Amino acid sequence: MSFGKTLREIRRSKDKSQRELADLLGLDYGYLSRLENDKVQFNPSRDFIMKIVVELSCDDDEKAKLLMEAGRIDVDLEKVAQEANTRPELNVFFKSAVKLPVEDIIELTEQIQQMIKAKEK
Amino acid sequence: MSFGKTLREIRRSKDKSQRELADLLGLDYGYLSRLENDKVQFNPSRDFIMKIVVELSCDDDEKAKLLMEAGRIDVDLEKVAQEANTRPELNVFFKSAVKLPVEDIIELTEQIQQMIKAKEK
DNA sequence: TTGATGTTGACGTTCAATGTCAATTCATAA
DNA sequence: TTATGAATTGACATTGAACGTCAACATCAA
Repeated sequence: MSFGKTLREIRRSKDKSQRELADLLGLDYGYLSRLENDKVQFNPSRDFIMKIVVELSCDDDEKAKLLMEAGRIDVDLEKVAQEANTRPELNVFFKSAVKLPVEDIIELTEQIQQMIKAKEK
Repeated sequence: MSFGKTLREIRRSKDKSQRELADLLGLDYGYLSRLENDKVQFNPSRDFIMKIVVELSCDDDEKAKLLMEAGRIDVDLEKVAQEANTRPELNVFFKSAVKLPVEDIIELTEQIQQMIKAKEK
């Protein structure tokens, strides 16, 4: 896949023409066409993608795909990463965690939720 | 603190003048002065900071401080964040984990190390 | 009082990202 | 077969963040 193909797929699934989407975004449809055909040298920014996400009412999965294909990071995740920047232990923690498979992560998440709950008292 | 003050502190601790550092970086010292006095509208990029880190032989702590003050993210952490972009379970996991205090994170990290070790067999 | 260091005004440049317009082509339904 | 809506493409232009320069001036310690 690519950003362009992903965008096109999503746009079509919402039954919108390039012109319609361009109108919603307030820009020329020529640019959209280029994006969809990956004729633009650099992938759009996070902000640009978020505008699309809003205008097309994308769900979390579609949003994630677009961000991923463009190599951009969600604002929330960027904040998390920035926090890890200042907390060495978090830094190490994250780097280890990425290596684990889905099941393990889910298990650990539950564990964390409980830890948090326990503290609330 | 601010990026400028942090940079100045680190530079001075390495006994370098602005001119010396500017030479190492291959740029004009005027720019460095501006940076140190936070007279530059936008904080330097990660790449720029990494050049400083190299030229001043900064340790991990100094590097983290500079990146943090500039609101930039370490390359490794960015990769981790990007991976989380594509793995919803990781996304949730990270967002939960940030809430935990140091001790808990350290404990969990040990747990993860063991999980990884166990799989190596 | 000179030499090293730092500050500042006033610019200039680069590059990623965003955007435009008009000519053309493509798809398809009347 | 042709009109119409949709998409593609060449050939630009614009914006904004980041990076950078030069020279004049200021500060200060030896």
